[in-house]
Parts: sequence; C-alpha cells; structure tokens
Amino acid sequence: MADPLDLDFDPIARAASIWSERFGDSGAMAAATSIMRVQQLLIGEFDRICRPYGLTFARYEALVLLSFSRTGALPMAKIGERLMVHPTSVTNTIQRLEAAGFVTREPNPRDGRGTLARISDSGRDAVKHVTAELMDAEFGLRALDDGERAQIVELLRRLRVAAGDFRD
Amino acid sequence: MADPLDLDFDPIARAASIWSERFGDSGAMAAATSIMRVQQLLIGEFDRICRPYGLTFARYEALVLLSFSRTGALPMAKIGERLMVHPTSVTNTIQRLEAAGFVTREPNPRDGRGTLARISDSGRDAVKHVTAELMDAEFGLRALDDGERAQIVELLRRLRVAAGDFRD
DNA sequence: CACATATCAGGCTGACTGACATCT
DNA sequence: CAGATGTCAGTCTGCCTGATATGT
Repeated sequence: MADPLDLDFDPIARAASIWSERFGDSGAMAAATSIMRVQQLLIGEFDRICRPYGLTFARYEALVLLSFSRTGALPMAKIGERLMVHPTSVTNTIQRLEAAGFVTREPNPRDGRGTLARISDSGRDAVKHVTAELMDAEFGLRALDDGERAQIVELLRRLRVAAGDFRD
Repeated sequence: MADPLDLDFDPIARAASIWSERFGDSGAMAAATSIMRVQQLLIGEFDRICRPYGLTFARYEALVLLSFSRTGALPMAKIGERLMVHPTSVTNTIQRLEAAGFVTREPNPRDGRGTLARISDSGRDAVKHVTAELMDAEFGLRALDDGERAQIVELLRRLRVAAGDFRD
C-alpha cells in the first residue's frame, strides 16, 4: 500500500522530525502531538453535530449521563465525578442546559445541601437525535476498524492508569 | 500481568459499555472518549510544566515554531498554518508572547501587508527550560515504549488523513 | 466542630464571526 | 479589480480560584 502522505504536508510529522533530530526525542513528542490534534478534530466534528440541537459536546455528555441514570436525575457532585470536571463547571453546564429546557433542577430530598439535575422530555429528545448522528458518523472513527479502536483504547488506558485516572 | 483496573472505577469504560449495550456501538464511543480524556490529561500536565515560565502550552508551541525557523522570525499567516489555528488566535497568542517579552513584532519587509513575529533571547531561554522539562516528563507518555508510541502515531494518522489533515 | 455541597463573582484561555484597513 | 494579510470588537466556551451560604 502506497503511503498517501507527503511528510512535507504534515506539520506534525515535520515538527516531530526536527524535534527528534535536535533533542533525541524518541517519538514521544510526535505521539503527544498526534493525540492533541486528533482530539481537536473529533471535538470539532462532535460540536458541529451538536450545534443544530442547541448543544455542545460537553453538555451533550452531561445529558447522556442523566439519560442513563435509573431515575433520570443525579446530584451535581455525582455528575462532576463521572464526567471528571470541576464542580463549578457542572453548575455552569447544568445552568445552560436548564436555560435550554433540557434539564430541571430540584432540591435533593436525601441531602438538604444538594441539588438534583433531572433530564426533561426535550432533553431526552435531543439526546436521541444527537446520538443517532454521532453513531452515524461513527464518532469520527470511520477510518479505523473494531480491532484498531480497541487497540487505541488499550494503549490510552495505560496512560490513564499512569495518570491515576482510576483512583478515587 | 494482572489487570490493575476495576471497570467500576473507570467512568469511560462504564459509559462505553452502557452505550454499546443500548446502541450496538462497536467501540467507537470508547475510543473517542479515551482520546478526549487522554488529551485532557496531557494538556493539563503540559500547562502545569509551562506555567512557572509564564507560558501556556499553546504559546510554547508558537515559540518552538519560531525557534526552529531559520531566521527566528515568521509571518503570522505561516504560524497559523503550521500550528493549524485560526488567524485571530495567532494574533492573540503573539500579542501575549510579546507582552511577556518572548517575541517582538516587525513589519514584513517582503510583504507590506504582513507582520513578522520574532523570538527574543528570553523567548529562546524559556523554550530551552520548558523543553527540558517536557523531555524529562517524556511528554506524559512514560507508560508507553517506543513501539507503542509509534503505533499511536500510525493509528491516529489514519484519522487525520481521513479528516483531510494533509491537504494543503 | 470539621467537612461536604453547591453557587456566585470574577479572571483566564483559546476559538470563532464579522468588519475593516492595508497592500499585492 | 479580486484576493490576501492582519487586526479589532465582541461572543462563547470551559477551567479555575476564592469566598460564601447551607446543611451533615
């Protein structure tokens, strides 16, 4: 299979090769930069899919989490923990989802300090539509087969373990 | 080698498995989410390393690009092209680097419309220190060996090709 | 009491759109 | 003239710190 790429047209490969020459780096910089670039491409596509429904990908993720919960409602702290985001970011995200009518807030009956975010019917509707489009786009990973996707998950999982992503 | 992970403690794996059951997704969601999560971890570490030197990773990248250029200066448009960022983001980045004394601006003698950003001595100094620390941290990829890093680059390159990352 | 929960105020970042002056 | 280059104004996003009220 011929390589369809010309290194001269790949800014990442070019920078990485200069890097390797000068600093003796063994591919770490290229791998890190590739991950950052692909994330940029993916988030761009996801946000493009979400936008027509009045969502960003981050807000869509919160809605999905709620739609997967048993009762359709979760405490703010739980949402932050699952999505691995800062408490104030949860407040912000839920506020915007509430303004859009996708979520309602209610006091947590089991903890007077707490607030529950509950997904609304229109929230579930939005999740349904966006999810269908994301599945249709195969999450931007159409270029990879199942085995390759699993390979990525496994390699990246090791990084997450090393970063302590599974403690707590 | 025993798996150090308990799926119950991996929000990504948990969400992906629920997803797969409900929607018949074949690992695309898990892979996409892993990429996004690892990028988040990497950028966090990189920014942590850059902060003491008055830089963010994005600004450091621009400085590196300038330090690699033949003359130490590049037109704004070229910077945006190489770093794959929006022209107004280049203006913003260079403005802040200039305010920090890491860069100077000058009219492009070869194009009256243009501006050149030139790296200063203190800019080169900052690059030197941050680069040393990033290399020391192996760009957050200490958990992977050379072969695995190359594997990631290759898998992700296919996604970048599919997204048209190598056109122009 | 210490601690947890959530919010608010406010700063910082980078990405973007639209408008504009300037120059090729 | 069309097109490229860069800037500016202003919006939106998400992340974060610190302070605060409330409740366990």
